[in-house]
Amino acid sequence: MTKPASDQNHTLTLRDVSEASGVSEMTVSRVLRNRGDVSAATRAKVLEASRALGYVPNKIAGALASQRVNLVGVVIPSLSNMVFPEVMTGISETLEGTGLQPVVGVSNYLPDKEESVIYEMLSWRPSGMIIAGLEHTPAAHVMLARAGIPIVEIMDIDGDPIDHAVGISHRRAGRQMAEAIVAAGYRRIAFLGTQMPNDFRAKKRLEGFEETLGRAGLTLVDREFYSGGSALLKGREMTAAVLSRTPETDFLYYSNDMIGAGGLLYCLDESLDVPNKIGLAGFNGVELLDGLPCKLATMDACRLEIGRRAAEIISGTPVTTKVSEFTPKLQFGDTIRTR
Amino acid sequence: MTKPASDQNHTLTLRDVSEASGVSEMTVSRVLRNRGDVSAATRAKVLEASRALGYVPNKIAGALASQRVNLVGVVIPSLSNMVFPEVMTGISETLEGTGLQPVVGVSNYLPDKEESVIYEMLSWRPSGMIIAGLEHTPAAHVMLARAGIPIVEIMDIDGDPIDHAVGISHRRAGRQMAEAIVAAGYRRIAFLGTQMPNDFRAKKRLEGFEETLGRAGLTLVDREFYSGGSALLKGREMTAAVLSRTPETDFLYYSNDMIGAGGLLYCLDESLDVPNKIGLAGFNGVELLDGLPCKLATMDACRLEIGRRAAEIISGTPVTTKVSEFTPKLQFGDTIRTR
DNA sequence: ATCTGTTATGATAGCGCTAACAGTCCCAAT
DNA sequence: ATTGGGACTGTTAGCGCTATCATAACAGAT
Repeated sequence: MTKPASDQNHTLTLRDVSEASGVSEMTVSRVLRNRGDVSAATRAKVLEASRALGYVPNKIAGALASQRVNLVGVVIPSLSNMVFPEVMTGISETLEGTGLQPVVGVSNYLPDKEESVIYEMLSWRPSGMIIAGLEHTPAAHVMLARAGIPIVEIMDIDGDPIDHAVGISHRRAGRQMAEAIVAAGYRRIAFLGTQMPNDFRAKKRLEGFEETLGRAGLTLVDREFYSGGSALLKGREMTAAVLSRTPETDFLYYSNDMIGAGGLLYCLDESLDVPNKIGLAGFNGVELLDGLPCKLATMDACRLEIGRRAAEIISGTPVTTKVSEFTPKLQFGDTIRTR
Repeated sequence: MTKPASDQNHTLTLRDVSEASGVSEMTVSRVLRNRGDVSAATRAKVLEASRALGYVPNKIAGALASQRVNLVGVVIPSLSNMVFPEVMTGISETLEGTGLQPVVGVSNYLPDKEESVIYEMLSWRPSGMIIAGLEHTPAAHVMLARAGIPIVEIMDIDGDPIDHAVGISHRRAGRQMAEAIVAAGYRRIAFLGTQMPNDFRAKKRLEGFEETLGRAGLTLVDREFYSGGSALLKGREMTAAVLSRTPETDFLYYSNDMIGAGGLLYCLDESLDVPNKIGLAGFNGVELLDGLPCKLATMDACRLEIGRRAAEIISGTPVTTKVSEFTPKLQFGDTIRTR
């Protein structure tokens, strides 16, 4: 009723196109994939028929027959902070033109969820997998190791990669930030971060941070965690909490830029003397925040580069080392005093 | 000769599990899918063998045989603004437990890219498609209409849906905001937005906005567009530009909250009298910004609800109408004067 | 005229799974 | 004893493609 004569409501197959154009299915297949020799006349005939019918090839059948799937699984913990979209941009950018297509799965920082996402993805037999982090359930680890495809674990390099790792050393990043803070003369340092037992990278940064503090004979004077809600707002609240509980604090180290920005706005509202009486630093280098009245000290996590490199490895660029380390740059901004 | 007992590097199939557990492939398949009657003893045997081998089913073959694919294609223009991740959250949330799995594709606001993403997705024969917007290339339109699966176009309802539409009326949203602004007594209104010829929703909002202005005998006193870069920063710059070019401006209407927030920060820096001498409004209701010193007037785009409803439709919740409209709530915040 | 070699097309046999049906076994009900 | 039916397991035949080999047609080289 909706459609004119020729089309049944059945979904089209190669056979339909082959009948419509008077050649074998094989030839149609060759035309549509641009593979093998087909005369110009035949090619034109087939393309026209295919277009006229509105044929969409069935990749499921194609993949099964050819044992080739042009998909790359990408497993990340979240889409709602600013960091992973940028990694995705790097991946997409690089995959563009290789014929490979990224497919995103989100684990919400839950190892079991990650395992099931990985399982689900592997069951589609992708050509490669890109996964955030080096920590996975044992089952996930085994599946990945057995999959027989390139695996790239991204963001972090502090640990043993299954196949390849591309990222930065978060422990080192934490140490480096601590060194800068201590060198700037701050002594009563507090940490404010997410309450996420499974954010291993934030944890490693804090470890590195405390390690360096320890070597300088310092310990954190306070710490505060949150979960959920608007990061900017939480940053304000946490900062208020820390400063009222531990008024002598002279530096606030945040586990990410969003809460750091919230804290910064709070400090400015309260007319605190930033960065002289109190300093702040975050992590990530989110460009998003560039318009703030005052620039938060942070460390770039090399997200774009990580995405690019991971995609390169998946798409077959030869690599000599299992681990590709990027070096985050510390940006002092306006919230660490320089003396 | 070909394979010793267990470990070649070949990828496992049902046959391997079937041999390892001494039952037919069919029985293994039944166990792994939890379908049909299998004795507890057999089930245990099979599960153990499967686990021991590290078997991951091949969904490609499964899908081809069963003509069922548990995938839902989701096509959105971008991941890097705050709006689509929230829609995704609504979708994932609702799909959870239905056995359906979202697969995301990004079109970058490019119609041709959108078409190719749609084509790519349809070739995997998903159970449904969710697509942002009502505007597509003719080819994409035909493919979707022919696909024989539920199609839900989201975000916008000002137009003709292929199958279902779930969203808000952006034209109406624009009108409503204009009414509020005019009612508050602002008269010299400027628009600041993205330079995106293909952001049809932003365009519709502006149309509705100008329409209402027109009815009140007003026209925009200035307009400014941008593309790329940090939205917050751009908001500042554009606002500075407008206010220096058209100093009599008494209201700034932004096409999104991020640039609006940038503008707001600029006004506060300049100690302008917000909302009395100058008012501001954005669009989207991004929770992200909750921590700002002053609350920007905005309109919630019902992102979460849209995602949920779209997923419900895909997963088979009966619907009576082709179009599900949500009503965005205008939040006055602190940047529109109430008199 | 015969033998290559090249280009264009078709026929056949699966890829790894599941739908649909066909048993088989066992026990309760006749 | 016979029957019927439920519980369980196996057999067969594809799903819609593509790899591979076979075939056909014909150019030029021998």
